[in-house]
Amino acid sequence: MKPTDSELEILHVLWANGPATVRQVNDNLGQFREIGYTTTLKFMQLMHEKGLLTRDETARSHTYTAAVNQADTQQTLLDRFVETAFKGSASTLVMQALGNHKATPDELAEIRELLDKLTK
Amino acid sequence: MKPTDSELEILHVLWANGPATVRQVNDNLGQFREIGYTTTLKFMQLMHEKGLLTRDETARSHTYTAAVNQADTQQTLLDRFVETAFKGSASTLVMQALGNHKATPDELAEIRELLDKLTK
DNA sequence: TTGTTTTTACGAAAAACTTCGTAGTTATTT
DNA sequence: AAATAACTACGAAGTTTTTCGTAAAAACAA
Repeated sequence: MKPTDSELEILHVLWANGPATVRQVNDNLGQFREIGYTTTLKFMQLMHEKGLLTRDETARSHTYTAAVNQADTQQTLLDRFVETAFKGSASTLVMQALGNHKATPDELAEIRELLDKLTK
Repeated sequence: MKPTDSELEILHVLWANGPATVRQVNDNLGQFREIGYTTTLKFMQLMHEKGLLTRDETARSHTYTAAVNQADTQQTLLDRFVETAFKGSASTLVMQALGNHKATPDELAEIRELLDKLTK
């Protein structure tokens, strides 16, 4: 279960908005970048074959649903990324992420809370 | 400046050990996985062309050096990754990373320190 | 009912990435 | 000196990922 970048784009749309047709997903993606309808269609068909999406074919325009959980998927990707980009050092990654991506005070507080839990 | 996974493998060797020949890098990689000498050679030649590595050709066996900084490169990769996998939410990534990759108490303390600095 | 739009399925080209074989050259060993 | 080993350069094949065009079927509009 290692979705490619394009597959992730689509998963994000479905995770955020729930089940959708190819048309809906394509319209959504189209807001951010140039992408042909059949390109989106093909991706979603492939993702269906791979088991990344399920689909309801009762209507002529099929409705697709994410078949993989967002948190789990992100965790898998993160594991791989920590390995390839940070040689397994998660704490280095965390510090880089904290250092250069501004988080809101709320988020920082939440992270601190988690940190407390881990430390105790 | 977007090294591929294979290129990253090589950069990690050079970052960790300093300048090296193809033979040295290949021996290093060979410890972890099956990889032909000319495969490593080709990668390093391509990376040289791309400007990822510099090389000293005075000796017959060329010595290659990483031409890109480790922290900068990781930051770039991280930015891209936060975008594609976490839709820009660095704090979600940080929490997932903290949650599932055990960090040592020392590392957690270091992270807390950084957090303090960011919060003040 | 005839033409237009919408949608799926299929195939395949294009691009990016990985991997290695071969040829030629230079060094080393016997 | 001849054989062997080490290296570079080059080309190309194999994979994976991205992107569409076209055809056929179904729905809709005139």
